[in-house]
Amino acid sequence: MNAVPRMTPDERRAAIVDATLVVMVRQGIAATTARDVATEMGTSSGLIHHYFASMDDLLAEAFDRVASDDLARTVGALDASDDPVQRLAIFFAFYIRADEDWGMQLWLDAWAEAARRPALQRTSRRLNEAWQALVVELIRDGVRAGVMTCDEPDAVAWQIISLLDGLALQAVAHADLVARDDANAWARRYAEDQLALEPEVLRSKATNRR
Amino acid sequence: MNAVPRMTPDERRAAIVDATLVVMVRQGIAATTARDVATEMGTSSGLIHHYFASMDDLLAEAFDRVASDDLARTVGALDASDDPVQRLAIFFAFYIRADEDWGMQLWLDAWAEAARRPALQRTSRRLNEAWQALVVELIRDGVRAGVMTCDEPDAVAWQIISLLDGLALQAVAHADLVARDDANAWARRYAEDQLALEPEVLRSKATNRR
DNA sequence: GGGACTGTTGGACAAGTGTGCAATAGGTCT
DNA sequence: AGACCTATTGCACACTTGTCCAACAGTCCC
Repeated sequence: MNAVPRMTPDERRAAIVDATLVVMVRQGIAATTARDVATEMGTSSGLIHHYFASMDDLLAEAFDRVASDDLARTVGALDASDDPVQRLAIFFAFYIRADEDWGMQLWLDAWAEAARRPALQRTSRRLNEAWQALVVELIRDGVRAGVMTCDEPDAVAWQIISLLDGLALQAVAHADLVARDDANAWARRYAEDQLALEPEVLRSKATNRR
Repeated sequence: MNAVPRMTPDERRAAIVDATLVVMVRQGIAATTARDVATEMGTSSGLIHHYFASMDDLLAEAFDRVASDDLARTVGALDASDDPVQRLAIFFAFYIRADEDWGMQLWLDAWAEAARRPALQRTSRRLNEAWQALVVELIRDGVRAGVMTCDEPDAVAWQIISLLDGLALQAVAHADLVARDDANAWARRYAEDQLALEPEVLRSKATNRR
């Protein structure tokens, strides 16, 4: 009845994932339904299942997209510098973003849902590993350049990521029980300690533009 | 029809909370329904709402109970020693427990659900604060006794808690992406660093009995 | 004993869920 | 032009959810 634009399969798949993201951010991963996604997109709900075998798959793919984009954006920003220390500073500037509470909330949802949704677990696991691998790489570069000291890049990377996640978690789930600025400062200081950097160098090198 | 034991209101409330915990551990907080709780308890579902105004209240109270018990058990175990350093070691031995994956999974659920369930958010916030306050107290005792050094007990306590949570999160949500033993060792080493303790003292003082 | 209180039942209710499918309509190819 | 493909619709299906409520039954008091 209504004139609804017909899309190519690729476009439609992307449109569905886009709409799913909007709903996921608004209602949370667990409360995202096929009908909500269809309404958001302005189409019928049957269309969703024409492209995705199950809700699990759709949710995993949508989360994959948003988290992968985040990672890619961070990696892209790192290109702005060749100095290993500054690159690490850029990483910190991108990890906890005050304007992206919903990003951390999605991660909370994903971690909790992982136990019950296999597809989502694989995705969040893979992306967490990728973030940690990125930090490992940053550390190795610094060590190779002689501006950082670290015997166990792998372990230290997990500690940096986990400290950031643990602190951000309190800021998001409990509405600033921990202040975002404190969380950032503490995590940076921890990295400076562990990598034998000068105090505050990660703060001063953060350009913090956006 | 069946002979179902009639309980006093207090007993019944406790029985409902007990059954809710069993279901919550098995299915997750978000997927816990009134009917499941009733079936678990062997009664009708109407009974649940005779005692709890809403599912939100019930879930919050059940989570409150399990998390409060955990905290109380840890506080109880701390009584075993007067030595501040050993008391801190006992704290670490109780925080990440290999045999209690479900405990951390409940915390994951709670943090994620907090955004959508006000009662649950209040509870998890209060308990997170209590855990942090416990660590603050342990640090203050150690500083007062002259066996620890710390300028900002409040900040360091949040960092210890968050590092533990962030690492445990990976171990639970992603099936040992981070090994539990590593998580424990790293968090202990971090505390030893921050509090100017001797390396490995927190490990050697952990009696680890149960 | 009889009455009153209330813990408990079992199902009604409307709203919501994921999934599947025949029918329709827009676009492309020959 | 007609034939064909398939993106899209709109709804049916069976099931689950939280909430509510009239009726039933165990227990205690008078």
